[in-house]
Amino acid sequence: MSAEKRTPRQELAERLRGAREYLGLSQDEVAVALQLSRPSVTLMESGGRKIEATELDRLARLYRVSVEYLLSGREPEDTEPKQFAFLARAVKGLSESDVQEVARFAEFLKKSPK
Amino acid sequence: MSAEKRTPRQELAERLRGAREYLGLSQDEVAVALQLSRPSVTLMESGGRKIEATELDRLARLYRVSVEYLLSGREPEDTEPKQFAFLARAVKGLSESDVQEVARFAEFLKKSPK
DNA sequence: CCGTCATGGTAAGAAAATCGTACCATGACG
DNA sequence: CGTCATGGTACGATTTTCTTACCATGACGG
Repeated sequence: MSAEKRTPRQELAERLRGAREYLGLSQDEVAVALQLSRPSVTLMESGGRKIEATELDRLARLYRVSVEYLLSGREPEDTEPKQFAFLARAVKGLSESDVQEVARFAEFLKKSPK
Repeated sequence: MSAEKRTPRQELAERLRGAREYLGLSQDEVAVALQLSRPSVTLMESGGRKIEATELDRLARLYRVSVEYLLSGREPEDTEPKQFAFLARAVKGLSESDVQEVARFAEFLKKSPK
């Protein structure tokens, strides 16, 4: 069957390559942006070279993805509802019971006919 | 004045030390957990050694913080209040205007006397 | 005070990883 | 075909990390 067990480093490498190709960047452009040699970028995307924490951070910014995504493959549930950030600010500082009340209000809206 | 300009690596190192000490773990325990030598942990927490991406991931799990926090010092607005996940589910599927209404309701609660 | 243990800092040679500079393969395009 | 862009790879030089020590400090009990 399929399902080779790739190491975390290999999975990270694949996501790095995918993110770069999605943006249409060349390995050379990434190398210049991060001040690396191009072969280093090649190796990063094939799992043949370690990736330092600060490099990972800069790559995530360059590719406009989260570090969490590059490491785990999952976005941290943040990009989906964009306006949710606004709601998060709105409930910031509220007590736990108040947040629950806000949630109940949301449920109420969901159940009520439009 | 104060405000020494620390490098990103140094800031990461300080947060790693802080997170470990907050949990009351010894450098040796961390070294065993990540299968590293103890001097390596010492160097990681003093900025004297690079930290690989996968190591950063494992450290974040061990310390129960997000990778984003270790890198930037800020939580990605997601892990902080745990009940946000519940609120996110509650507003999922609501129309944009309804989410705004929920947010206004939250603001109302914030402004109203307890 | 003394001994001991836990913890963390550091040094030096050995080992490993990365870098720089090549050279090569492929594909698009004229 | 010639050329250009892109990406893969090899290998010696360089840099970094690891291993194994040894040392300093502080807590604690005798």
